[in-house]
Formats: sequence, C-alpha cells, structure tokens
Amino acid sequence: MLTEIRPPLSEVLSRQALFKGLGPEELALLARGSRELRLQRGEILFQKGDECAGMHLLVMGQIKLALPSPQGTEKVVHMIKAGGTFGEAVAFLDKPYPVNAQATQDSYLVLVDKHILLSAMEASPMLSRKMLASLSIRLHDLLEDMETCSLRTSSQRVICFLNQMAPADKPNQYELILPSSKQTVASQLNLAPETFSRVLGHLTGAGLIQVNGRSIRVLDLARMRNFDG
Amino acid sequence: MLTEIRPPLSEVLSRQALFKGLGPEELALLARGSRELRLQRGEILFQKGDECAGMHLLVMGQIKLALPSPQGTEKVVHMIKAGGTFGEAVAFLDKPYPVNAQATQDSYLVLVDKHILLSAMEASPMLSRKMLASLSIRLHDLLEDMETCSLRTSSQRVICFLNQMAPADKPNQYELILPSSKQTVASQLNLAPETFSRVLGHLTGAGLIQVNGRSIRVLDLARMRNFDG
DNA sequence: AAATTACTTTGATATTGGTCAAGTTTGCTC
DNA sequence: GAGCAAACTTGACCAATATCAAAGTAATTT
Repeated sequence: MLTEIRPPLSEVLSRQALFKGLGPEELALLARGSRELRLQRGEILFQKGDECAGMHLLVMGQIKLALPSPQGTEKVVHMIKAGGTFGEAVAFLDKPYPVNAQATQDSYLVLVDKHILLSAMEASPMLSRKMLASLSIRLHDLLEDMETCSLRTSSQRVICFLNQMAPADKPNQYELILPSSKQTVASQLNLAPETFSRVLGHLTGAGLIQVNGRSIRVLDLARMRNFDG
Repeated sequence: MLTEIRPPLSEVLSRQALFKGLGPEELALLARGSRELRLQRGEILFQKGDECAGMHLLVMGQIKLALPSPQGTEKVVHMIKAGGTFGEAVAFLDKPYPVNAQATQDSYLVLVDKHILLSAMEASPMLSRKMLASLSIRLHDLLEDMETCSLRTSSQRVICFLNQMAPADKPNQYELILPSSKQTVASQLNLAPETFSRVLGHLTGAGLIQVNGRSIRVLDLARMRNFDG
C-alpha cells in the first residue's frame, strides 16, 4: 500500500482546468460544497434514474457512461478521463441521471454540490463561460457520435474512430492504445464486439493496420480513409 | 399580400422566453447586434461547414437541422419550432456548423451576433443561466435521440415517438398531428420512409392507432407501449 | 504457478431493416 | 379543375450486421 499525500480539496480543485483562475475564496466555497469519492474498478457510481446531487469531476481514473437497454445490455455513450466532468447538465435541469456511470479504473473524483456551483457561477462570469464552453463541446461531440453511428457503415465507423485517435498533427503512420477494452470501444461505435473484431481483421488483411492487443498501428491513414469494407 | 406590422427588433427579442427579464438597455444592445432573416419554405439557411456568425432565434416558422451523408441523403437531427434557438453552442466554440439548416416552412428569424451575445451574458447572470439551461436541455434531448436510435427496434422507435408526442397528462387515447412530413419524421427516427410506413401499418393492423394523413389517433397508449413488432 | 474468469476471435446462421420498383394518393401550380 | 410533382404505400428482394456457439487468449486471483 502506497503512502498517499492528500492535499486539501481546494487545492485539488484549483488544479483542474475548469476552475483555473478562480480566487481563493471562491475555491474555498466550492471546496466546502464538495465531497471526495473513491471507487474501485468495476464499482457503480450511479444508475440511470438516480437523483443527481451535483457535478462530478474526475481527478484520476476512468468512468464509463452508458445507456442501459431493456435486455440488460448497454450502449456506451462516453468515456470520462482524468480532468473531465459530467453530470452538470443534469444538475442544472434537476432531472434524474439519463445514464449509468461505472468506474472502469480505480478512480478518485470530486462531487461538487449543484447549488454551490450555481452560486460560484453567479460570482464568476468566467466560470460560466467555461461551463458553457464545456457543455458546447459535449453537445458537439455527441452530435459527431450520432453522425458516426447513424450514417456510416461498420468499417467506416471503425476507420472514423482510428482517425479521431490520431495524434494532432495527423501523420500518415502512427500507433495508438485503445482507451478501454475492445468490447467497450465496440459499444461506443454501436457495434457488436464480433463485428468490431472482424473489421479490425479486414483492415489488417488489407495491410492498413497492425493490431497487437490494445495497441494498434495505423500504417497508411490516407489509404485507410478511402477503404471500402 | 398581407400588410405586415413590423415591430422593432428589440421588441421582438423581448418577447422571446430566452430574453424575458432583460432590461431595455441590454435588449437594445442585443438588437443592435442582430439581423432579421426571412426564408421561404425550402430555402437553405446554412450548410455544414459554413462559418457561424451567431445564435439563431426562430421567431416564426420551422427549421430542419440535418446531417448530410456522403451519398447525398441526410439524417434529420432536430426540428426547430417557433421560439427555439440554435447555433449557440457552435458560436461559443468558434467552429463551423456541424449540420445543414433548411426552412421547412416560411420562416422569420433573428441572428444574434455572437460577440454581442457574449457581452450580454457577461452583464446578465440570468441570461447565462438560461443559456446553460437551454444547452442542457439540448444535450438531454440528443441523448434521448441516441437512445431511441441505437437501442430500439424500428417499431419501438415509432412507439417511443408517438409516446413523446402525447399530451402532458398522458391519457390513454389522444390525437396528434405529425410536426412535419412522414419522411422527415422517419429520418429523425433513423428509419427509411418505407419502414416507417410499414410500422404505422402494423400498429394500425393491431388496432392500436388510426392514421389519417398527418393526423394519428392513438387508441390505447398502454397496450401500444407493450407492442412487440 | 494454477485456476478461474473475462475478453477476444472465428465460423455458421438468422433477422432486421434497407433498397429498388411500381403504383397510389396528395397537394400544389397554372 | 386539370395536370404535374412530390409524398406515401406496398411488395419483392437483398445486404449488413446481430446472434449464437465454440474455441482460443489474456488477465486476475488465490
């Protein structure tokens, strides 16, 4: 067991991009309205329909947001990574959560009470701007997911995903590590795991990628984008 | 041709829910940064990839937001009705439009310059709150659409839609008028028009609904929700 | 290190919903 | 109101992808 250094909450908050630039008294206010949460891999944070207490800020770890289906399966909507937030839209609307949340890695997060958050926003137009920007990005991403899922074929969806995972300068060749298990990625792309596996097989067969566990090497991005399943 | 009475822009703005409660000087500011637009049914307002000048407010008419597909078809993402806004998320992010917009009815809208809108928000925390709430609702709706489209069968999607169109008190029997053409509704549900037609046929055959053009009478909501393809 | 569990791959089959084509109805234009 | 274009319906067929089953790998626990 590691000896952990646990800094005060206000310091943890001050290090998050969302709260950069807030004054110490605002940070203290937020900290007073916040709770720390620690989850082990696999633990469920909340379920669709639960009451929403506030905004979640993931400091470390990984959280999976997914829609449950009547048959007990689920569709992954979004993977939250360190520094990410979720639940703010739901908190503002006073609605129950529309998704399930489960830790896919041991995680450490902070739950910021919604009332406190609202008063902090009242006091800081900059925080409002950042929240607005963050929601806008979420909306934009969700629309992209919708685009991917509803007007592309299975191969195009996978190619689109590999393309999005490319480094910023988009070299024609690069390596990437899948952010989660293949079944999870498949679910995000609205594919059965078997289909995902087969598509990777086709791309490998066409000499466009090399797969090694969770690591994928893209050999020819330009040609891959034109690949037709 | 009708004789139109054209009230000043600031008055038009003051009547919109989003701007209710703003002071006259803020309204005047917004009005100065706004342009009126009039579109005829069928006219295109903007296309995916166009630069975004600000937030659109639809005062009258109907606008279709849709994702174009490589094959020239499109997937309807959202139908805007009178009083609705769109483009604000894109304006905040300084990104090009992610969708096409086309008038499906003769429409009158106001385009509010993004910089002006941002300064108005700076001045009015209430406006910020409303914008945040509006984006949150959009996000929530989009998630619901995703749910509908990705984990339900064609019949369930149609039933879900008919259910959403029920009056607020959810009586077991009610009548509704489709908000747009059947092909447009079908596209929103991610269905081919033929499939939509067939599903309505099945539901009619099962004695659950009666269809008459764009008017649909739901005869037994409870039983319909349990209907299985 | 062995055992158990979860994840992934591969093959065979089934099903849903899309596509194409033709006919019908609706609604708009002149 | 006649004519035309667009929207809708119906049927036959097809293709994409899910499902089921089984075997093979990797990862985790004990």
